[in-house]
Amino acid sequence: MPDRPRRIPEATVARLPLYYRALVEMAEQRTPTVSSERLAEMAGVNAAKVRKDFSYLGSYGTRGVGYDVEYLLFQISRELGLTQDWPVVIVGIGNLGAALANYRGFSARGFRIVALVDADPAKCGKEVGGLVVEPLADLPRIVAERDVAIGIIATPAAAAQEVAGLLVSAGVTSVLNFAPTVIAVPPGVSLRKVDLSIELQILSFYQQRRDEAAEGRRVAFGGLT
Amino acid sequence: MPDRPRRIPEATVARLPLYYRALVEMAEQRTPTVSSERLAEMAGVNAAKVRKDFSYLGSYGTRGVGYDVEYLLFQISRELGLTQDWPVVIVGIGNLGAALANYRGFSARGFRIVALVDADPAKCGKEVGGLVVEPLADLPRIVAERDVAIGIIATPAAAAQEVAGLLVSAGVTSVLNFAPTVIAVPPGVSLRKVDLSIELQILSFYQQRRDEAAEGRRVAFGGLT
DNA sequence: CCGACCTTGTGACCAAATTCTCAAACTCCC
DNA sequence: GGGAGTTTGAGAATTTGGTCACAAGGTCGG
Repeated sequence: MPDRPRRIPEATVARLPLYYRALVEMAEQRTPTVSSERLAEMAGVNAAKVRKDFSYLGSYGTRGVGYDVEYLLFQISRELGLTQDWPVVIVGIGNLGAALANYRGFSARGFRIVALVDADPAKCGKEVGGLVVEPLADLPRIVAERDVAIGIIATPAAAAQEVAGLLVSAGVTSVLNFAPTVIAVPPGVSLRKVDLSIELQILSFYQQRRDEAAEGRRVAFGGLT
Repeated sequence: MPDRPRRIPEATVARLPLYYRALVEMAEQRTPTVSSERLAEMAGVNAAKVRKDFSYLGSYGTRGVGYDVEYLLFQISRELGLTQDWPVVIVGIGNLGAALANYRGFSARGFRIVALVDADPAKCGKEVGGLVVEPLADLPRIVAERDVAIGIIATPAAAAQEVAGLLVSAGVTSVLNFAPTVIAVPPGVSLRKVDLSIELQILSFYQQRRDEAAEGRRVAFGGLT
């Protein structure tokens, strides 16, 4: 048993998947070793950060050489829990839920979508991405029988909190929320959120700042209107 | 002209959309004022953070009373650039791109999808979410004619960097990348990314930690297998 | 108009994350 | 085997973000 109780900073955890992706690519090209600099470039961060991040996992590199791609890939996979596969349920099969159900990137990383659930009886029974949509009432049974640990919420905002509650009482301990609302989960349950329009709003903020700055310069320098 | 060169921390900018959403909700209920505490609850943060965040924007509250919902909403909208509407182009009309094209949450915040673009000739001419898919070759013209400032990339990873380049040379200065790969844009262009499987991987990390901890306890206490 | 009560705004402190820096440790070539 | 060249690992310094605590400034009832 390795010495587990190392504490890995959240910011580092959030970058591990980037390194993972870069390493998978290197492994596919049969590159035996990689430097922190090269890896940094591929992951879009800087080299010092890469090395510091890896130092939290352990000393897996060799000075003067770099990191062994296969070995590091294994260590990161293990750390991220990607050596096993995780049964996932998606609740809310609208446009977004259906797109997620069809998304190939999940299964590639060991996330296996085992059930699609929707409250709308009209949607139940339909097939989406190779699975039949099941009624919300069956959620507890589905989670228990198929050993689901991760739930994805892709419902409208109004239903999200209720669904989160159902997921948690059914036994799900990790929740990914796509609904544009804040939801609460009890301690001991992980929650992450993805909000599409928030990302656009952040872009809008900086975009507007640039536009204003440009406007300011144009006026200041007395350019033509 | 307000005193603009206030520097607003990135972390604060990322939370403004949360406050915005909460305030819209309060405004709909005709609530005239709101305290930092109430707002904190709705946005899922703590009250001190709310007040500190608002203090970067200016002193818009009244001691002993709280914040005027309408006024604060206006200030935040203005700050986020939501008082104007932003023409958006989506490149890559697969499952995800189509879901985004149909997503109602964008238009509700002033993001108007004005074009859908795909490299696949088979997809061009088809209608998705009320728009006809146009060929990638027309991107420069589309961006110029429709004054597009924001581009969304929803292509496969392999095409993302090339599309980013096309968007930027066409004049787009804000890019939201859904493709599971790192892309580079020149300075002066904003880039944000949403990676669906990365979020799951982060959940997987913590999920696995919990499972291991539970396992450790079970073994340590000599529970039944 | 006064005193009890609320709630903001912010300075001071604390924690987390990032960057800098360089000794240590390795390879490779001669 | 020794010296030049690489590259890691990690302590120190810096920057950024978060929390605390409370004075300042407001309301409101009497």
